[in-house]
Amino acid sequence: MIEPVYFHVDLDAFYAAVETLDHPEYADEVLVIGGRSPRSVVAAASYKARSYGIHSAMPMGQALRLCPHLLAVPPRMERYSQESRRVMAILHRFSPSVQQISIDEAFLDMSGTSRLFGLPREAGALLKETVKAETGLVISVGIGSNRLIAKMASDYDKPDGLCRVSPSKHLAFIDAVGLKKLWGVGKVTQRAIAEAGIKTTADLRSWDEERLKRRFGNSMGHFLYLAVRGEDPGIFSEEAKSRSISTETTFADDITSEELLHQVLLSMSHEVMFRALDEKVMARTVAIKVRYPDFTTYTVQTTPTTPILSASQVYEHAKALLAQRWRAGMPVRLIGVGLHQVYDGERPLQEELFEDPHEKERKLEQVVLELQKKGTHVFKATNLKERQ
DNA sequence: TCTGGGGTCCTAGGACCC
DNA sequence: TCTGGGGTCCTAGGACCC
Repeated sequence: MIEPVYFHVDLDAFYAAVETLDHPEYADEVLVIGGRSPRSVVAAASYKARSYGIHSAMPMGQALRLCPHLLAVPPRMERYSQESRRVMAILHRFSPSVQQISIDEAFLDMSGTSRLFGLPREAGALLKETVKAETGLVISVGIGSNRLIAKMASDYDKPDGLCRVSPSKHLAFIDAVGLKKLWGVGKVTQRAIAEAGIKTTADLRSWDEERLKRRFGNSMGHFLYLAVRGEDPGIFSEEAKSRSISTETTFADDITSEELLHQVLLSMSHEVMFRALDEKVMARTVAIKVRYPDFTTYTVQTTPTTPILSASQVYEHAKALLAQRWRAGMPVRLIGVGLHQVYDGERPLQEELFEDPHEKERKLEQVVLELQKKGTHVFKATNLKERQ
């Protein structure tokens, strides 16, 4: 029987690394990726920035207080995707089974590859060298007999890490990682665990599964039971399911005008619908998100009986949903539009008896999309992001 | 410290059906 | 008429991750 071997590959400070690749002069700067507006946050922090205590998701204002001379560069997602694809292509040369889980992370099933690449640790070193030589980017590699261990191993030794955890060391490794850094256990669960009198991973392990389920719920209880034993609860192994496509914007200044809100919804409806067309998928549910200045946030959704075929249809639903949660004069901090229950295919699940008028719009939008892809200038719904 | 944007998964209640 | 149980779908909110 072949022993299972998984790699988790993580690009170190990825956005910052790509920016430094393109701008070598940034190497000496305290570089963060993110906007400079008072409401923006750090999307990614270089290691130099991290030494000041700056981390991603931190408000930019706070980051600037920690390091007044930091360099904030707006993100260029297109560029990062490009580099990401190059790295992923390299990973595919090392394993027939590559599972990309974000722009800068992937799992490789390396089981039974020792004749090609050597022992896991040697293969990991070779992979690191190859990526570095061909792209200039540095990766951390975690190696384990399941995805959970591999994932936590790459995090354990970072940056430029190479960490293998052998099956006999699972428990010791989990104990070394500790409760605070257990994957899938965030602030809220952290607190709940502390309130249960559990202080260490060893404490947690002393609870049987039933007790964990009663205390933390079925799903979380099951998760904790396996994770603390170094067993993979299976959260990384699912294949594509029902998906969603969404976009949202926090305004630099709160918006009160209905006309402006509608224009933004229109623009966003086009954006999500075009992404759906581009990916050749369709959605059954339209949702909007509204956040008020006090940060209270509402989501409203609708699943119409007729299929959602065009951006103008998304917009009509979005407008109606907004009316459920917004009254004239209320200032809005953030607004968003999402498509949910997304499924593959370019035609509705049930064929309509008669041609849907929206079918025509959809075809028109498809043509517009093609033109845009070719770089032709066409009308695009007003983009009001960050502006009033 | 006044808190982005894009996702996935889980929970809980209600509607509706058998 | 004071009342079961299971299954599925929808909605809203929230935890968590990068």
